[in-house]
Amino acid sequence: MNGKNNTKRSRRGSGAITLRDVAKLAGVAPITASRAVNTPDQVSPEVLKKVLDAVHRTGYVPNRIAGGLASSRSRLIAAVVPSTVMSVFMETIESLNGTLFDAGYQLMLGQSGYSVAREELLLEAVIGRRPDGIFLTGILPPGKSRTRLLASGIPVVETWDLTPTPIDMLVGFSHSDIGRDVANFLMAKGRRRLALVRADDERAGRRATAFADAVVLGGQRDVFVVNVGDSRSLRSGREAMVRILVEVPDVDAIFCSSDLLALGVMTETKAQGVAVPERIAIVGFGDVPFLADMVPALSTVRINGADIGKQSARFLIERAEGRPVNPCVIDVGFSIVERDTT
Amino acid sequence: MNGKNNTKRSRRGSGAITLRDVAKLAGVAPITASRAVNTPDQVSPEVLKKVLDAVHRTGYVPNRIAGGLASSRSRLIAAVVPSTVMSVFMETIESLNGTLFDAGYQLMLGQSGYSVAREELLLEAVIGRRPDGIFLTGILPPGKSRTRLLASGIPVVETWDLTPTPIDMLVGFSHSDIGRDVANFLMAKGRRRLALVRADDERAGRRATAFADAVVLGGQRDVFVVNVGDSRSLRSGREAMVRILVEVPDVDAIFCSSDLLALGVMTETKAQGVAVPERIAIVGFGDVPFLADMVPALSTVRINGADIGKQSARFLIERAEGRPVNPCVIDVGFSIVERDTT
DNA sequence: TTGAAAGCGCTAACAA
DNA sequence: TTGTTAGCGCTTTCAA
Repeated sequence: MNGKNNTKRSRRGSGAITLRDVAKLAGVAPITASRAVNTPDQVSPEVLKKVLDAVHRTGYVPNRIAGGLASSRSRLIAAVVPSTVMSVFMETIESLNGTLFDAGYQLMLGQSGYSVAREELLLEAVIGRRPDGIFLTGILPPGKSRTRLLASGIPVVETWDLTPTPIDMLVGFSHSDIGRDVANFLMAKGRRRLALVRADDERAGRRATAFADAVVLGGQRDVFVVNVGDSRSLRSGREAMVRILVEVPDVDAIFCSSDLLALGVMTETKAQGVAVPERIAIVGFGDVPFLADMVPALSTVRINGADIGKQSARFLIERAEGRPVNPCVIDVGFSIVERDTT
Repeated sequence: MNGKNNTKRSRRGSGAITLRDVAKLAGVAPITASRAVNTPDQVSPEVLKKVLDAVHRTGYVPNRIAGGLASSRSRLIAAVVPSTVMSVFMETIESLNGTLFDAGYQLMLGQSGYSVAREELLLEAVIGRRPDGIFLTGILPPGKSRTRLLASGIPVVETWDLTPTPIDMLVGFSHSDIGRDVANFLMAKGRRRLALVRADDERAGRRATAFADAVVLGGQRDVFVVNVGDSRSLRSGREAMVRILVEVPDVDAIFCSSDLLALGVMTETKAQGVAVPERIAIVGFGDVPFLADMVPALSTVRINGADIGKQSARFLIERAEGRPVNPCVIDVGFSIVERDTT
């Protein structure tokens, strides 16, 4: 008589419409309602109509959390990026997310902030969500996180790099090939005194090493290197250029570890009246969309980031649906885009 | 004798270590293990030690999906942005994500792609995941999505704009105030023939209208407007500037709806040898980080995007923890940053 | 084609 | 402080 229920205990739940409500309204069993919603062709036309009707009348939205728990398939993919602001990786994330969404998956985004400690915490949190797959920017070095990830059994795709020992799947390109090719490209253009401006991350380091090696191999003097640390800003590029101009006045080519740094280098050359490309050639990395339309247009290394996202999504989806992926390594390559600055 | 189990039915589950396994190993009840993991001070030191030990030995990672289902709290926040590549919103997303993560929440990211149809699909998918809160860039106009969102009862924060009729919470600023203030700012500098370059979105439209109104009110001639449509690229800015220079040769100030467009406008002035700011003043919108260090440095409208993210996170977390939020509207304002181009 | 029963892995409610 | 019981909302398994 109190308007409540007659059971002893009560849990509140979320209070939202559930499949049971829909089923009751349609006069069928919950499981039948479930089939009508998820696999309509397993159900008779009349029942289908009744259920869909009830769905509309109630405004029912399936609870994917519950569904995920029951089926051990969360339809959630986690992606880890170092940063999201002005980052080369966002083109990849955008196409990854788009492809996943069209296949019925959602993306969880985590920022590792270029810090190992944070990345560890993040991966722990990510694994706790039991995603159907994990997208990593870069290669995860041996360590606690790698072990945990391996133990979790969750499909993983590492990206934007190559390694003979991936955790699982891999979509990337060779950073040392880039360093070497850019050095040779510059030397073929007659450049003899090369410098390099780089951020303090491991991949940029590998490009730098290969660049330096190729230059020595090409019979030129040692590469002058400026490491700008964690600051990837245009300002760092300017500051680096100030140093270079002072310490290596005869420099005639500069390879930067990002387009933004290259833009900074260019800005400083302009400010100091140094002719580009006549006196100094500049090459960036990443091919930020708007560079092509600037004056002078920056020569750079182009990575097809959208393709990395799409291929990764494809890999992850295949695995989530239980299909094998073979081969599970893709080298998407890169290209040197020659524009005004070389 | 067959090494399997002796029950009739069997579900496989995910095969991972569960709280039951940990509890069994520690010799306590599952709920006690749960308390040891989640609320350690509700448990005696000895039990705590035993359980934590078992956790380490097994490598147990709690299944937050199951936990979320049981407690009706997913600890998931969904964010919807139009785009992620070169977008002004990413600073907001980054700080939102960071703040949420530190409080134990994860971020789900969805791209609406400036399309209503896609946004509707996206919101449906988002609601199905039962997030504890939803972050929206912009105001959701009346329609199916708004109704559904309202009906879902999920806390929502709309951002980057102001409205008298928010769905729920609101963290933003006034776009018409910006348009008006920039116009007055330019006129106060003696500019008399104003033009405007804008992308085809509703917020830019409101800035444009207020800008034009203020110019007329200031006794100047009508504003010449170039709408670049959906193309927010630097190239569009250049093309717009070509048109302006032809059609309004006496133009002396231009307000752009994004920094990237402004950069395009600047590029074209440079290409054509037009003096900035002597002959033409340029104002952008968004304050992309690297603009300050370019030459000439672009004057622009600065929005504290990181603050929007932080405040939104705070709102969402408060609501998720069941606390009331009052007031639930914040105007974060904006500022006109004067640099070399005005 | 439809349904009953049993759980996915966890936590809220209640009791001791 | 610890445990028992009963679910959260859905899907799998098995049977009809």
